[in-house]
Amino acid sequence: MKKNKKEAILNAAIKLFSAKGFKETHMSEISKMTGAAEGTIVYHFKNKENLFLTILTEFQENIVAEFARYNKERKLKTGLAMVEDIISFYLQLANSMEDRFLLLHRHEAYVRAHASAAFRTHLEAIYTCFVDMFERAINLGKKDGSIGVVPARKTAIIIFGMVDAVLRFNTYGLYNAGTLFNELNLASRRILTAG
Amino acid sequence: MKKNKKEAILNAAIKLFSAKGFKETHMSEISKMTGAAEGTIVYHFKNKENLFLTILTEFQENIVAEFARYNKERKLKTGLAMVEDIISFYLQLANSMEDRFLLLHRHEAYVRAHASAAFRTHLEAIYTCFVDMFERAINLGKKDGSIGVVPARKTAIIIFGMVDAVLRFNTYGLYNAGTLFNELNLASRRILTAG
DNA sequence: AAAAAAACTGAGTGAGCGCTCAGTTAAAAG
DNA sequence: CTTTTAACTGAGCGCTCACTCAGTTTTTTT
Repeated sequence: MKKNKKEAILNAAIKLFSAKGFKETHMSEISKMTGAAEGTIVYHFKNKENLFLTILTEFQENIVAEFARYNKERKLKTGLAMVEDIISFYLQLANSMEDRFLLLHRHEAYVRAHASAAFRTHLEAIYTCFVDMFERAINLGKKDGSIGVVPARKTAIIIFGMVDAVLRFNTYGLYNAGTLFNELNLASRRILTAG
Repeated sequence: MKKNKKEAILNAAIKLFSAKGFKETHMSEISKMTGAAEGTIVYHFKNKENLFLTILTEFQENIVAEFARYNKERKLKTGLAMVEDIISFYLQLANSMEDRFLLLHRHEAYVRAHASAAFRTHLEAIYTCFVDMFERAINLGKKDGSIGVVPARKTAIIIFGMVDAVLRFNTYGLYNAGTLFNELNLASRRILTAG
């Protein structure tokens, strides 16, 4: 039994990077947490930067997979009902992948994105994925009459931002997301049905 | 002419911390940027951590002052008009204090807040300040009839989150805030007037 | 003008950290 | 069983970086 340290290193790194950030997470900590030697980390991932990129890549793939799975399963009546369902889906996803969403909310990832095209691509793919979901639901709702006259893309961005903001308040410990869930749905319904 | 390096150090540190983050900003950079020796930085601020805290303290005071100034000047007709005006005010403030808002959007500040009570107090004060503004306007609107039946505090948080999200998209280079300004106003109006 | 206080300097220090590398151990192939 | 390949190890190297400190320069006080 000497293999499989690679997986353990990845899991530990996700936890540490999301909790403490890139610079503040040290190879020695990942080593201590997994029982793998520092040399082993380098052996598998070449260097720290590449380890971080590997995690982001994996996260993006996970998100896209979850997104595809969701689209297959759920078939709701109205576009408006879909929007509300996507909000629940997003909050549940954030709950089940808590540390990765923490990573997503870390500003430093975006600073890195400015330097590295690979980072930028992954981050954009993740956000686009969610905004697309909302946009599609809004367009459907406009057809079936459950949603009024709104610019689909822009409204999708607004609603996604609103939901994501509540999530961030929650992770920052400023406001509790649970108590805002109803207001979130109410607000999106009003944005979509007025006019 | 040998004094006044303290102010220069503060200004440079704000720029660097907000652009690159705490760990990634080095004393040597602040030194090079200001022409002050590294020893001078330590002389004035004791250490790097304390320099960061000083900046956050000053930012909080600025925000509270701006808030007070705004409340004195503006006297609008309806609560609903006030909410829209506060959105503009917030976006303008973020524009004129760009680097400090960047700092506010940095996750690491919240990580630090978990360890240090001083950090936490400042961050909460800043957010509370904005949410309070919205809440007050909503309560006024409910009285004058321009705003419908909504829970004031929770709706204030939702709207503030929505506006802040657009701002963050903008600083991350994901979406342009300017093109979303109209949708932001439209969305808030709908949230507040339906029902 | 002298003395005291405050502001400032920068070479030096020591701790920390990412990564190397020569070597060991385990698994797979022949 | 032997050889080859892959996984793993950890002492050590080189470098970075926050902070020190003994001394200098400027400002303020008397």
